Amino acid sequence: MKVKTAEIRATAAHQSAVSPGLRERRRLQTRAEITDAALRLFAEGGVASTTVDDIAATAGVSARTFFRYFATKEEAALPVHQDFHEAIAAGLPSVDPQGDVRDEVDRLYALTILPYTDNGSPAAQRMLQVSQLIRKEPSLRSAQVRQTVERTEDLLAALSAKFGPERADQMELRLAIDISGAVARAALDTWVGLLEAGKAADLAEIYGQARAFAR
Amino acid sequence: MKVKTAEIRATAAHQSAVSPGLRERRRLQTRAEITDAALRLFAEGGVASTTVDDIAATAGVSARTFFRYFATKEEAALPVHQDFHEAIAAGLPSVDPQGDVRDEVDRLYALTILPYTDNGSPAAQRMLQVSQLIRKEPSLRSAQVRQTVERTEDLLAALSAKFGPERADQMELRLAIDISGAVARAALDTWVGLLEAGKAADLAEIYGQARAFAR
DNA sequence: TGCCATTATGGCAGATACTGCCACATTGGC
DNA sequence: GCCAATGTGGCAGTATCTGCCATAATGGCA
Repeated sequence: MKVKTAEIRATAAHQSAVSPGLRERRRLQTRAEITDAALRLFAEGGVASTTVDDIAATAGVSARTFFRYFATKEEAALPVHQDFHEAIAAGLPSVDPQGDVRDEVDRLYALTILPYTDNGSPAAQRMLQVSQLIRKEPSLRSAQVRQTVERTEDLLAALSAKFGPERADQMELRLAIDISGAVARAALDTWVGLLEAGKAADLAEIYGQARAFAR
Repeated sequence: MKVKTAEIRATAAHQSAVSPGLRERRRLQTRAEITDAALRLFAEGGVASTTVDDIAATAGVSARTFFRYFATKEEAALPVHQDFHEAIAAGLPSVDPQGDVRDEVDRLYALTILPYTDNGSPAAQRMLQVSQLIRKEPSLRSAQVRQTVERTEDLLAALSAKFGPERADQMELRLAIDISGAVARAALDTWVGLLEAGKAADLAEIYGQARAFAR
């Protein structure tokens, strides 16, 4: 079994450009409430001993509804990373089809990370909170990587189309994506580690170091 | 829940250097039979519609016994990759603590891949078979990456100790490991893709290209 | 304003995944 | 040939995840 994603995507796709609408807004709110509940419970008692029923009850919905929003309990904690991947997709038009594959992918990721480098912003705060959890919970790290793997396929297809059939060496493209992803993850992880140790840490600077090292 | 690995590792650890012994041999054989069954059933009907009960029955063991060998049904198909990680660990002594971090990790992986570059060898055959499955089955790809993530922690610790506290920049070490892993995966994937398309393909050459690109 | 198609939710049944515990059999050293 | 260690099966129980149906809320349209 485990078809999952099919059921989930189906809903929010239609009226994206249109005004949010009450329904969509409530949906987003419910989703956010589930995530809040999941993050809180995970932080309190750990992922393993938190059940989907717990999360659903805390968020005020049924377990059945929970699974209409997230395929697994781990995913419920990771919408920030999902947002990140969506931001990457949104940045696709800025990719130069004539440019160097590796450079363009690298630039795409660097641009997308920008909003998270402002330590005070809500996005950065959320990312920090989730990344802290991920550091302590191997199951969350796995879930995050799993999500990344799935999104990579889409991104690969999109970029492949963008660069055109003859320029699109599948291996190089996949490698460029994987490396940029690894760089982002390593920088994030290091950033969180330093902050947890009470040291000052600038994500932009750390990310720059990671990028340089991967060259 | 999901402690898993604890129960599994516990057994085979003791008399590793000693003569195999009947028990150990039978254990390995049972393990191999489960893997054979899993690979066959996955290839025939896909991962999703194959249950653990199916695999266990085909292998001639109970479901309870299956879980004493593998934590999930996906893992049952991936012992080749587990072997690969063990080979990496076995190659650790050849790492030069004075050398460049990135170069040493790169060399370690390159050395470990060597046995798989002989298209005719059993190891290469097995790797090919499994990699074909992984290409078609996202769940297996996820499981493989998940395995990699878990092993990365051990490898990181070992290499960190090797290079010493002051030279061991955690971020650079993690990045070097992730990149080498990504290179290996991309090369393998490309290799299988070419072979499936009926074209001749030399893993050693492809791997060389991937390594060069990642530089 | 009121009607209706769409959509969100809950509940329930059921399949599957996974673990703890106990009983039994086999092995291999002494 | 005895005994401790080890491997296996079965069973109960919990947790995950999906399909299906009933019901309620929404929002466009007459």
